Amino acid sequence: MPSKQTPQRQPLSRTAIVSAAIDLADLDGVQGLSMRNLARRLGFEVMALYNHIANKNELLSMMVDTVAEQIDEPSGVEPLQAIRANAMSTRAVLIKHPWAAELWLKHLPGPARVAQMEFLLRAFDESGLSKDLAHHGFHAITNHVHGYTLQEQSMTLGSDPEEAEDAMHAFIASLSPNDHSHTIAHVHQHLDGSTSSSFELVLDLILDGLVRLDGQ
Amino acid sequence: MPSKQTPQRQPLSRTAIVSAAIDLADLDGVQGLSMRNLARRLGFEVMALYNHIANKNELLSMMVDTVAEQIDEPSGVEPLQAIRANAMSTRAVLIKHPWAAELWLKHLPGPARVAQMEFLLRAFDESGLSKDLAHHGFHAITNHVHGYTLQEQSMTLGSDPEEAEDAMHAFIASLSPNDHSHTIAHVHQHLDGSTSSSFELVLDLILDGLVRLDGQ
DNA sequence: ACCTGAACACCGTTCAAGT
DNA sequence: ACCTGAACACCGTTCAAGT
Repeated sequence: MPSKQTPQRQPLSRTAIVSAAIDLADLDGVQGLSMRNLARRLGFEVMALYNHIANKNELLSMMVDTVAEQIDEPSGVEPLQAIRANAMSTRAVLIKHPWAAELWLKHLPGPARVAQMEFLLRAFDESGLSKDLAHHGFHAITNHVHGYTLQEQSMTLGSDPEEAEDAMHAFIASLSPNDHSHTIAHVHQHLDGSTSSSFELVLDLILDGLVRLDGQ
Repeated sequence: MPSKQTPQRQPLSRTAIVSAAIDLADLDGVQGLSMRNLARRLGFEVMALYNHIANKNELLSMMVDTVAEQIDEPSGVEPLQAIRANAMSTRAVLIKHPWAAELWLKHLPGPARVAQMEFLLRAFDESGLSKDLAHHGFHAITNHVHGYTLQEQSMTLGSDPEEAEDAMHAFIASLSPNDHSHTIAHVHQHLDGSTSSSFELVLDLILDGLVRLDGQ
């Protein structure tokens, strides 16, 4: 009888490889993803992968772009509402795949990301903002979405929320109360959960600021 | 006569190691920095390093914190001006050491970064903004500084400005003009240099937005 | 106390060989 | 056309040995 060592052995293909890589990164983080690792999970030897993809870099690019396909492009709403909803959806996708925000930065956009860029830039174009403000607004919004999510994730890097809370307690315990009272108070605000969602507040602050600047 | 193979052989120390590592990262990027690499440059064998630092992770943390020591903490100005100047100085340091922004995210703050946090949080505290807005403002500003710089650097990853420009031309050449007219126009705005410095504009937009929200 | 050298357990990838 | 196996040139780090 054939051995049942390999959990699955679908025929190899670009999409099968990318999809398995995404699963693996969701489980172990992107640093737990090696070519040998991935091949084993698929039931093949390492070098079999190279018949379908050029190298690991290409694989990582495809992973981000595949994940970007999930981003909503809401239609039938005001441009500023479309921008806001698209930003929220991008953020949701980046949270769902915590490895994606970092790779998004390091890799050139593929088709799905280009489509998302085009959607967002069109919404800005139709928003009535001046050309210059639309340009800056695009960067302000994308920077906020990606920067905020990245910063947030870096604090809980590869750990459950419970571990993250312990890390915060350990961090403030290491500070001298005299010299660092504001920092300690700030971290306590996080632990108390007293601060509402900063992300949406700043998102709206930027959107409102753009509209106001344009009115001047 | 003793061979002069090793360019320098100062006695090894934590500071000497960190300083050499920073030089090496400035030259080749952080991915061109290996322990073997670094040891060779210092004129020692790899394992000599481990008498002074625990592991590579600790080294990277020390590198970021050393660089953070260069950030200005202006005194004798209005809190909002201090915040603005500190943000500009942080950005300047991150541009001077292009590898630092990424490591800043991935490593816990050391003494210098804690001092910078404390400075910024104190300025927000003294700014007259409400406690809640001060908290959100701190995140909005730091996210903008780091997110914007990171995004900017990712486009020119390890290449001179000239290569970066070629890459942008290649990128728009790969797009179908019909489906991606807004994206193409956006990239052209970058190439024309017609867009003024987005960084300061959005920085002020956020600061002004915070003040206005507080006034309501 | 500090440095060295061999070794271990990993990487991504090339290349020749199989079917 | 696709898969395999051995090999290469790297990693970070452990551990025993030297001074």
